[in-house]
Amino acid sequence: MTKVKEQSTRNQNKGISELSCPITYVMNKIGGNWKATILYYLMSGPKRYSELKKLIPAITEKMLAQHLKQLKEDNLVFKKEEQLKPPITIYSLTPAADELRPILMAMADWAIKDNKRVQDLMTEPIEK
Amino acid sequence: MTKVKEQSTRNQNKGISELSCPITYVMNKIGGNWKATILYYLMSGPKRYSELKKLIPAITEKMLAQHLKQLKEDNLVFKKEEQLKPPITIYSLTPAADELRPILMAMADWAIKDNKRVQDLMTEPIEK
DNA sequence: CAGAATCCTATACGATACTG
DNA sequence: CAGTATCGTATAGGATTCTG
Repeated sequence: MTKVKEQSTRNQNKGISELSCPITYVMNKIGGNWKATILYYLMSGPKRYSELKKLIPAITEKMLAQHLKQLKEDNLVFKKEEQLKPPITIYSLTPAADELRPILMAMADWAIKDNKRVQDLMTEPIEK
Repeated sequence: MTKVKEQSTRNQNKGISELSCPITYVMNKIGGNWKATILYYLMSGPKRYSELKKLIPAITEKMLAQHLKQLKEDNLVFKKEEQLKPPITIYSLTPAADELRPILMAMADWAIKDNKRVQDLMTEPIEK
């Protein structure tokens, strides 16, 4: 659960840019390799920890737990725990995250389109 | 201009997720602290290298140059060089990046809204 | 099941100096 | 002006083990 040196130049820059640039603000919240992905999968409905793990096989336990915690702190996911044996934990989107829904959808659409565009470029006939 | 070890688990995971998850695909293209920001500033029109540097004071030369290069390789920016003394370089958005415009705008809007929401939470009266 | 703790590596990023 | 090169540090992320 690595700690962060708040005084590092890197973090200072993050802070400064976040104040002056809304895009940076968003990136600080859903950037990284996993946070947006987690939210994306939660968009189809609340999920258990283990379900998320199954949906995103490439993620490690550490990253999943860590990012879920951060998303919770940023008011983007709710966490509901049933203290059973074995325990059950359900994660779901907050209203704030729900407003990201059209954005993430649009990003997904763009990805499909862009990927097709790249494929087309790569399979272009060599000869004129 | 640090090289990347293509075989690292981290990179493998990036690749795997990119294939199965459109969001990861987008994040690999505009993620990180600076790429989306650069695109955002280019949305208001073509800019010179030095103009971008001025618009994003917190970015270092290295990051700006490096990310511009990657954005170019990803077909998100055009680079037009005038071989003068001193040289002039103009960066502008490609059609692919232009399709990201509504998405980045929506992200910016969300940022403003979310930031306000967070501020409100923090200034909530302590007493019931 | 849902995670926390520990340890480790790769990479992202910053600072600075240099160049056509 | 528009970069590149080199070096150093901090963080992101992975592997593994442990626990209520």
